[in-house]
Amino acid sequence: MPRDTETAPTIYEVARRAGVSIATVSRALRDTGPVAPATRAKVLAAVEELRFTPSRLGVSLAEGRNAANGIVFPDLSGPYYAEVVLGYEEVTSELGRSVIILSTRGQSGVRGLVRDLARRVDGLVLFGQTVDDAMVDELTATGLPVVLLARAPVPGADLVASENIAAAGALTEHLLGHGHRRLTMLGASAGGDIGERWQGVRQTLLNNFVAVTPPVPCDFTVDGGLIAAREILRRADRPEAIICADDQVALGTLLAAEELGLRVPGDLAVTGWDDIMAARHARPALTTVRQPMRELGARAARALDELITGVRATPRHQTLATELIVRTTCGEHPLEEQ
Amino acid sequence: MPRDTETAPTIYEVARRAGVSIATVSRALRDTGPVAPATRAKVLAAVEELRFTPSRLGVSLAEGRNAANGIVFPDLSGPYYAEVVLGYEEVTSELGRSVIILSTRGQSGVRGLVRDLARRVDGLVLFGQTVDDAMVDELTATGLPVVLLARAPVPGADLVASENIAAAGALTEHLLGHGHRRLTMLGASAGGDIGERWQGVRQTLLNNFVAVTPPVPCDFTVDGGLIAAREILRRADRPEAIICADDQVALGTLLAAEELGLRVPGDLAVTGWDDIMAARHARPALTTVRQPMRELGARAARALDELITGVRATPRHQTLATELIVRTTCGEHPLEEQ
DNA sequence: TTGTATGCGTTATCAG
DNA sequence: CTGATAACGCATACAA
Repeated sequence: MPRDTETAPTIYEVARRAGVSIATVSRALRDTGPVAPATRAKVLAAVEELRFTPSRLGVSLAEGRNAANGIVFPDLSGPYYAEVVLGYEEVTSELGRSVIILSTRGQSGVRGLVRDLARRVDGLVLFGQTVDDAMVDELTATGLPVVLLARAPVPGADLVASENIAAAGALTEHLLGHGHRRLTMLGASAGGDIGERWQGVRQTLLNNFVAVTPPVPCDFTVDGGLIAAREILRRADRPEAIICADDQVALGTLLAAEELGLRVPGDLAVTGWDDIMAARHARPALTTVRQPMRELGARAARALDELITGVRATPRHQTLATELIVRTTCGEHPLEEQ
Repeated sequence: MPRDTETAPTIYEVARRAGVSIATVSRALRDTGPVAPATRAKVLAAVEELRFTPSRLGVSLAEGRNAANGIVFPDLSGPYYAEVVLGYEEVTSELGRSVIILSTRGQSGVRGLVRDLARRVDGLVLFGQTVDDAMVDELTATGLPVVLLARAPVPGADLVASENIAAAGALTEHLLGHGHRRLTMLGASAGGDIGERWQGVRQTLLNNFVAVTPPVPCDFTVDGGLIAAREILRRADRPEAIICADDQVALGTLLAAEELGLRVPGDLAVTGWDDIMAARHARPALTTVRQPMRELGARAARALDELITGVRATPRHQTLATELIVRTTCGEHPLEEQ
């Protein structure tokens, strides 16, 4: 006896079993037209017995849409990206669409991977520096709705980002207020978020007639921060404050200071960016700038949906507010001890 | 003049433009049969001019597969889940398949969502307590390859999990070695990972003739740990050591101890589980058990691929080793100061 | 209220 | 080496 071929039942089998046509089955299942109560009952019974579920492929092919959105990000590691993806998934899922993720951790064949992804979704979120402008153009030229997330803008695509320049300015002012004068930024990047943060820092230093030294590059990881900070802090003219490009770099810097016997904030002030979980639990707790990470993902999801459904046709830029979280790595706060 | 209908070119248009049949186009593109060099050149030229990319829907329909795998997890928040998903995405992507994620944060319609997901993938990873056994049975009964991740086993499905019982025993022994006798576990759950951890703790206490008190339940978050620990630590007979179900709970416990002026590890020992980033950076640094989170995801991905490709047909269980990470919240280590 | 027939975009088989 | 053509599974005008 031949084994059950394990093939999922099709709408045809349901129709035959219920003694109706496939059109009626479809109507009964989707409430998309009149169906006599008795007929509907027969159909539902057949569906039940056969454990029928419509083939996604068939549905998509007929509907002309994938009912899925994509998101491509540089690397899921690190709490920052994960949180954003979470916010994105939550909203997209609510809107009745699946989410397909693609992580391009410095791979080579990114273009191909993104092209593939583009063909299985109705819209795409491009997060950070994952694909270059030319590729973005190629995608938008297709007519595919695209929203950029925390990335340099490209004409024809939506953009969701969080505010960097003003926040970096506020952060710098705060450090200056503590009396620090030799400030160094750790972590450098020409464009994007990091570039904007530097811009804010730099302008504020200039405005206050404080010496500006170029930001020092490093990997945006704990180890990257540790290694670079070790180097910087060993110098005779080590800075009084290190403004780190993100929290992970700041955590590494804290480790380096500890290694070298430097007290924070006594001997050295340190600040981060993002407010990841570890920032709160580090001791001293990290002064940082909180980004609304989930909200970033959620906004991107909603913006994309607007583009897909056609509620809106013209690209829009959104900037989300950030918040300075003053903890203890930036200096003593005698009055308002928290 | 009517707007360009923005419709992606099909294989038919390529064929017409190249002056050949669609079969030839397909063969030329996929190297799936003989094509004269001259013909191939014509086809490729047409493809280039039209910027043709095969429709994923069409390909999948014809191939009879989705070239996508799914993963459903309880909540992307928290570093633990995110890391696992990362490992999963990395391997799955390497294997040439897309990954579709679904987060079931205590939603109601999970069954429907999972059913939907099941129809767009070739295989599914079920992570943690996201779907009940009945649903797992339903899925496997379909013939869909399923691998369970960090979850109670179900006949007919693969299982990838990390070792809990022995590690919990080792952790407990370590605490006993520090002289602690009044131990309490914070965070309770009947089955799954947490249940196994309690099992290991309990057995070790019994073996050492140390009093056993039931684990106290709490939310598996920082706040959950904070609130529950506050309660426990205010009691007259507060424990000497709190074994937390995971790192987030432990971080909350650390916060509670700080609030109450308790020194760790002087007045209280605390341990976590997972070794998330914040565990290393907390001060005192958290003694914990490291789970190979990325590896968990990677293994699940590979196991699923075996099932899908048919390399292996019978279910298999894999248990990954964990590692006790001794830092400073468990007690003084006079000799080997790290 | 129901059924028929067509289209959706490929792949692959089988003749030429 | 190339071309017709049959699936694949569904939704939906249109007819009845």
